[in-house]
Amino acid sequence: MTVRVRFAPSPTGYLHIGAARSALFNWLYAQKTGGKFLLRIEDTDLQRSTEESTRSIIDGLEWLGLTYNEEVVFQSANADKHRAAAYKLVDEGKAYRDFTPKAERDDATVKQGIAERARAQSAEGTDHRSNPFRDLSKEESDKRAAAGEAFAVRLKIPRHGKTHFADIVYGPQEREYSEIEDLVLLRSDGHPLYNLSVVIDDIEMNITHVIRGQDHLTNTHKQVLLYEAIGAPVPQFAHLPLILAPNKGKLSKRKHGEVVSLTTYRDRGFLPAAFRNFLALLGWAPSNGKEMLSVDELVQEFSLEHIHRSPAVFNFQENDPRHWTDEKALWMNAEYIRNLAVEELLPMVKAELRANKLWREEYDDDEREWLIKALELIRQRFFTLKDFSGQGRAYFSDDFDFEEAAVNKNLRKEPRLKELLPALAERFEETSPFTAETAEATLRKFAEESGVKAGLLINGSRTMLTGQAVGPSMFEVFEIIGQKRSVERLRSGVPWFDAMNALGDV
RNA sequence: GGCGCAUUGGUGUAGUUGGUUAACACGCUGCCCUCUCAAGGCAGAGAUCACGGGUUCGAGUCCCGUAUGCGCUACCA
Repeated sequence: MTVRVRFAPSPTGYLHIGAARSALFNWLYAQKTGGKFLLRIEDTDLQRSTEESTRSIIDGLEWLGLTYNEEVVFQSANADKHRAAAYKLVDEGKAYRDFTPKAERDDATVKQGIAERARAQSAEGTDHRSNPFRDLSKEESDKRAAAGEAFAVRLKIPRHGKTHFADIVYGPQEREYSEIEDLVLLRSDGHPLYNLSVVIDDIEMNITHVIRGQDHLTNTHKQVLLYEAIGAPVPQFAHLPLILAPNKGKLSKRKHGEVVSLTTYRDRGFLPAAFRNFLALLGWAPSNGKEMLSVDELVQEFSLEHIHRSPAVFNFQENDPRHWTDEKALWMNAEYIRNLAVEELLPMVKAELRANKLWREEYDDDEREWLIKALELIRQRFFTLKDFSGQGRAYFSDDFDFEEAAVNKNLRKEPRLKELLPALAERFEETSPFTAETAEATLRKFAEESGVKAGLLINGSRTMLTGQAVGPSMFEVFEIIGQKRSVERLRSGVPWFDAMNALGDV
């Protein structure tokens, strides 16, 4: 039997990185086993589901390269089937109509309400399955329904016994029936509820393996009971450890903001391959211990058995722009930027430069060779794609900013540079050919003649040419920026004025 | 409240049948390289394997208990 897995998010917000990890694991398993990976949007909660959210999920999967093999299934479209299944269970006596009027619940205090109700019940010694309508005769039930009385449909959980299933990750699981309430399948307004919908859809889609977050582990027993009531084969389950915030609490949008959204990583310059690699290592590790893994290696090494059970902490520091997300994720992205074949990096850099109006059509033909050399040079110390348009701006445009600290450190500290650098420009103008080697020779000779250290001119030049205090080997930079632009920038007075003004020192 | 799951350095993980000084990666510190910053190389700090019992010649690995965290317990998903 071929493996069929699904990713089934509810479109009630952007794509959460925990959900993205679930999608990844499902996808990896499908690739590994030669099975199918399907996408089902669980939009039964019409109040909270949005089209924008569905868009974000689809975009996110596409960005990560997790292509699904069949048409997207929208759960809301199957509501009739869900209802039919519930009514069938009523007919068969496996479910019953509950005519108890619906109790209004306040979303904000449900958890508390649940605990209170449980406490009260245990104090009174009442079984939470003691529903007065559970054993209503069929005739009576039919009569009241026919009379138009509203009812919810609940699954009848047997009085004695327990459910079992073997979770691939968490091992054998069992739960006493007495721990499970007769769950509502259909609301009194006829709206099918989560547990019913998932099971019916999974049956319909012939899902063989349900791979999802650990938060569903306990509820799985209810679903197993439903499969059994319906008489459908129970799929295999593999629950994934949760991803927690640094304080070991739940990772949520409300508390942690955009750091938990997958699209944030796309928008802040992550390479899909890097983020995918990082995500794969949350709750799973290949047996050989290797961490930098291509998609092919990921697929080859992946196994549900190696997923572990303890939750993973996603480490980031709020309010610290330098550590806005997990440092290892950042490091991994830098590794990819450094080591990817330039041809693969190029399209992503192109998009980034384009978005910042730094792209020139010549980069696609005449200047392609130059561009590749420039990228090779600057990518060595970049962390995200954003750096190509940020720190790297001076390589692509004459309109770049000077960092005040750099100007202070490399220019302003030594007033003679104001004359020395334009003089160096004179020498560069006469240097032919103009390469890293000849630029170095020229600069060193000039330094000697002027009686200053080469480092002074080098660092000064770096700031004049790039606006920064740090960067690649300066002679390489001269060659990449080119003779004409190097000379112009060395002669420019812009940074001097800016720094003076900024310091109020005029 | 009940039930369930988890617990190896700051973080991610290895340690799958109990057996030398608990391994790797990120991060951190120092040194080398050097025109700066990275990268790279070298060295180093950091874990009495949550705690307490037990089984055993021997336990991170098995058993029991405790604590903590998380999840579920809804006519939410």
